[in-house]
Amino acid sequence: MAESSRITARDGVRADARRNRERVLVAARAVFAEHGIDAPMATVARRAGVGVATLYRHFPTRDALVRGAFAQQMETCARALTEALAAVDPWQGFQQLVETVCALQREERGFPAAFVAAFPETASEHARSRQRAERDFTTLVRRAQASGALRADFHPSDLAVVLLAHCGLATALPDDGAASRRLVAYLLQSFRTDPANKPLPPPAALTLRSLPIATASPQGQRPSRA
Amino acid sequence: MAESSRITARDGVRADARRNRERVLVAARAVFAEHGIDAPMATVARRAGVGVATLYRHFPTRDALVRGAFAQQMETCARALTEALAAVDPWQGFQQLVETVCALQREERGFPAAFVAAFPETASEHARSRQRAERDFTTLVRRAQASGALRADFHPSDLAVVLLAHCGLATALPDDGAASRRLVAYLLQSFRTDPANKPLPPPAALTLRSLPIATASPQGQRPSRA
DNA sequence: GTCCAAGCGGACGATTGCGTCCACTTAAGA
DNA sequence: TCTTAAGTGGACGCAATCGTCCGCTTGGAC
Repeated sequence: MAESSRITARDGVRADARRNRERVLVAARAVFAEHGIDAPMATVARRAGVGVATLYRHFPTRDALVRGAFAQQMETCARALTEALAAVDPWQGFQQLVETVCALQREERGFPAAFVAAFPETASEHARSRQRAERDFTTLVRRAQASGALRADFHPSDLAVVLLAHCGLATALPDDGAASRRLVAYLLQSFRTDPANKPLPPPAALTLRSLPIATASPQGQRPSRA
Repeated sequence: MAESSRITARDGVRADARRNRERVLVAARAVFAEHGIDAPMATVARRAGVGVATLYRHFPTRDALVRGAFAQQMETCARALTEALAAVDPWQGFQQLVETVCALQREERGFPAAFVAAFPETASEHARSRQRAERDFTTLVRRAQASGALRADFHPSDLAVVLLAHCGLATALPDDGAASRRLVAYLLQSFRTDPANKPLPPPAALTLRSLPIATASPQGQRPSRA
């Protein structure tokens, strides 16, 4: 299977192409942070110092670009989940997880929207990793409940509720993060077991997998078009 | 000061104009609900069965239209606050208020965005009513805290946190409202006084007045433009 | 050094939304 | 009925963004 002769360098990609790809990603993060993930593609290209065509060659759709730009953050999320599962105290793990993801959402502007708008369900690779994430999270929840720290009526879908709500907040208020921290603290507090807790309304009938996909328009999260 | 002779009917507005205005408002609510408050003006006009010019005459800017479309909901919010202040049990009032506003946000799609994007600070009339709302709410909070039901470290600005977060959720998930109810229940729970409560991070340094305005772009809530 | 496919950039046509202008219609007072 | 200003509708000019096409440039194998 060795690469046939004449063709290119190391990984079969020309050096300048690889360089440009990286430049585009950096620019995309910056621009998305500044103007939201709906910012014109041309702006990203200009910022990266490349032509539009180059941008489109590397990332044929806005979605691909968004995904590429925030792949690292996504991985951090995945890692946080793994670590949470590995934590000795499952409640600690749970808390860590929520805080980490929310911190990411608040630090990397544009990421919240990207996170929610996320991947079309067709992207099988991502669908798979999402499924796994969901399963892992459910495990974490069950353990934390077994330990007595997480309220028994917490439902895994509540994570989606938290993330969407926090995303809305972070998007609306790209400030120093005080509001975000405040919200997270309130929520974590109400997730703890407490004899005084009154029963909750029924959980939302959604899986982590189902919602961002179905809801979000292909690019960005706001519906439009007549 | 009687209206001078020849001119028009009752309130100085021709009957057909008044009729059209109403039709536009109805259409706007429908379209905004369906496509978000960024929906093309022309779509609203078509839905209302009027020409664009007519729409623009009645509502020169998209903002004016949004404001007009949701004026009723805004008033309901204001009334809820008044009622909350009048309630015997201030905690009950507080709870009612949060639940009413959130219910509005979830029922009238498009309203959350309108609520947050709200008015440019120049609209003095609205600025004034907003100021009053803020003052009243602060009073309510103080009373509820004095009664011992609302945690002492609840800060009036936390209302903004709640509303923005809930707005994000409601916008992302225009479903049956299960998620919304769930979020509200969690939050209200964590607002109650509880000896086990751990200290919160400091409140966000924002007033009810400052945030939606400063943050929101003139139309819609998402920044853009390069 | 030579060669050429991979890579590049920008011009371009298409599409969509905005807001105005202007000629036609109509409500309603006399 | 007649008059006229208020009201109306849609065509139009303008601007922004999209994504493609095509001729030029260049990395890197030989």
